Amino acid sequence: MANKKSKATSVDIAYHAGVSQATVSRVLRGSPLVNAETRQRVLDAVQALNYKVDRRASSLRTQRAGTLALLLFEDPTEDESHINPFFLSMLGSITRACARNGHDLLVSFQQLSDDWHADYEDSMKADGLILLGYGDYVDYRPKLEKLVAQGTHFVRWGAVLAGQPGVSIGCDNFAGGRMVAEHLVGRGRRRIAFLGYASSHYPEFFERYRGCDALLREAGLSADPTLQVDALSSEEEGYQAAKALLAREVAFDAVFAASDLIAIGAIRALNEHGLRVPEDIAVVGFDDIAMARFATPPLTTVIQDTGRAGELLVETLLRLVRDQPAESMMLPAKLVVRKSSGA
Amino acid sequence: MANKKSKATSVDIAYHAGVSQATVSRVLRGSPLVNAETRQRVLDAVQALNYKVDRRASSLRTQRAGTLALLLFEDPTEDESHINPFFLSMLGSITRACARNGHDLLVSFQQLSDDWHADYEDSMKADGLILLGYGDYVDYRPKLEKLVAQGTHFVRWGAVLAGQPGVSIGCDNFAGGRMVAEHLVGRGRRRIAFLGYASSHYPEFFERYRGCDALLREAGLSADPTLQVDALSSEEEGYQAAKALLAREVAFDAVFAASDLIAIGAIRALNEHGLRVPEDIAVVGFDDIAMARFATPPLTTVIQDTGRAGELLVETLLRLVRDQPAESMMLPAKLVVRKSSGA
DNA sequence: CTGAAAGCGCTTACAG
DNA sequence: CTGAAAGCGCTTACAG
Repeated sequence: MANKKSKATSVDIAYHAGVSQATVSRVLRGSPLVNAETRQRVLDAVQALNYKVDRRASSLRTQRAGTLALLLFEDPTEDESHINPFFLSMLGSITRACARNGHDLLVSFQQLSDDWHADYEDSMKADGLILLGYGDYVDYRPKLEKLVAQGTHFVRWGAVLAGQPGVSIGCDNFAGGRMVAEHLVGRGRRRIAFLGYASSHYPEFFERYRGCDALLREAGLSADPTLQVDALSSEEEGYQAAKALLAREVAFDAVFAASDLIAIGAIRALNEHGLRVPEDIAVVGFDDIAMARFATPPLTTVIQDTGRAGELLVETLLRLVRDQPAESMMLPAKLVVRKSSGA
Repeated sequence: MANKKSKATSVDIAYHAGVSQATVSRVLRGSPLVNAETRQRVLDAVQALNYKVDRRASSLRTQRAGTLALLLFEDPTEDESHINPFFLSMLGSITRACARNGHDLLVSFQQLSDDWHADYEDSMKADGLILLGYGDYVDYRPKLEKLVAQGTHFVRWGAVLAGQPGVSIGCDNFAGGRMVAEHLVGRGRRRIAFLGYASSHYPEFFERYRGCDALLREAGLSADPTLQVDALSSEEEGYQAAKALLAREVAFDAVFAASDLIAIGAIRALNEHGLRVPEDIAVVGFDDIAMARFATPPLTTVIQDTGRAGELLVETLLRLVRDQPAESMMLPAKLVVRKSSGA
């Protein structure tokens, strides 16, 4: 019985199979330079001794770790204990994509203030980095530039814009925002408030805003700047933003929240204010987190295909690691209509 | 500028600092056998060359990976794309606890049917395993026994019962269930339905059921077996279970759902049936997932302290890895009262 | 306090 | 097709 104290090595297998240790290694790496019969003997021994290749040793030799690292970073201001559910859903799909590609995934939560840029790959624990998180892009960008300068392999999830350092995968936020506005306008809404940051500090939110704005202009409805309130992606900030909006006493008949969490907080504030959703105010979110369909009323929102996103992040990073060409990509956005925007 | 092609090694540092490579290693390991001035010279060189110890090499030498693996396993029957939010919250706290203890975390999602028992530690990628997941314990138990037989270091999150293989950390499910019943009885409810498996196949749910049952007996209210309906932890199963309960046409004035997800599904079924929560039926869940407070009405539930749980899982596993004594532990449960159980 | 040397378990030219 | 040998980058007795 295999036991911690006596783990089998390739030498044990070699002895057992009556071949050299080098041959064992060849078999296990799938080298074609091995006679079929010899191969079988080795494989039998591997079976019998429940042998597994020591990944540290092989990685030390090949200089390839077979491991990717996922850095989930959070704004230090946010509540430590609550991770954005959208990212957790991405985490699931990234993990699966790694497994499918025969790689392991190291996970780490980082504060945006940490020196995360220079750790995992430098200590040879990972071949490349996947960066996931909202945060102030203006603060964040120099770190990306440092990664590029260091030659670190990485992909990030986020807005896909011209002139960004490195390779990015993201949702078509502009199209998503546009769809939301189109939907609301189609339902007769005319004064659409936007809850979420709308500046280059938060490019994903900004693109959603710009998409919405573009459609409103096309429809001849000028966007009113008093209808935009800053908010990060949390229920609490959504609640506060909606309160702030109500305090301005400007008329509006719809809310486009930059994320589902913001939308859920906004609905709470609206209800407290005696406004009904969707009768008085239509509300639309973004992300389609698990909670969205269980909100009251169920939330109309924009789906970001996290399954495909995880796959694309992993595959793109692996191309980078292998020095193959890779480029930024945008995934299509898709509107899901639920009650919160219904007439 | 440090560049992928010319990563500094301890030999480079040695040359730079004018010492032997062995001394560099001593400094970096914090050995006391180094002269203060020599140490400083080495540290300066480390700084200058942005050197990081290669974890693979050091791990190969010391036979300690500095890495833990988290295996999140799911019932193959469950929807692949949705991970239980409760586990995601645990994931966050486990990651942080690992970081605090200077370890990395490898994450993997496993189907309960996979041969997960013999992988991570065998290929020396991790020093130990954290097992997280619901699943049929009767199927699951032989795998745990195999892990024990192999001498694998592991801790699992789950029910803490006598005679289990290995070390377990879990919430005091019995006390939690008891609290729920006490709360409901205190609010005048007499016929409490339980939605969730109540058998040794799902020991966590079973303990919750037994705690509830115990209090009902103490209160002189015999538990009615027609008020229990099987369900796994998902919104859909909760919905179906509540429908099945309603179809039985037995009277009940409260629902104790074995998890928040089940509770949320049950509320949907109750509402469809024209029953108001909490006026007609009080509903209580378990877990306090992020969604619970945003449900309509906000859900009374039992908090499991995931922060402390993650810490305890990691610390206990690390004790095991170091061959220090470690034992199973139960975390206290805590009731949070929200509207769903209010009169 | 410091250095020379062995060795962790692999992979892969090199030679046959 | 196979083996002997070097070497990946560390850590740690051993000797001084």
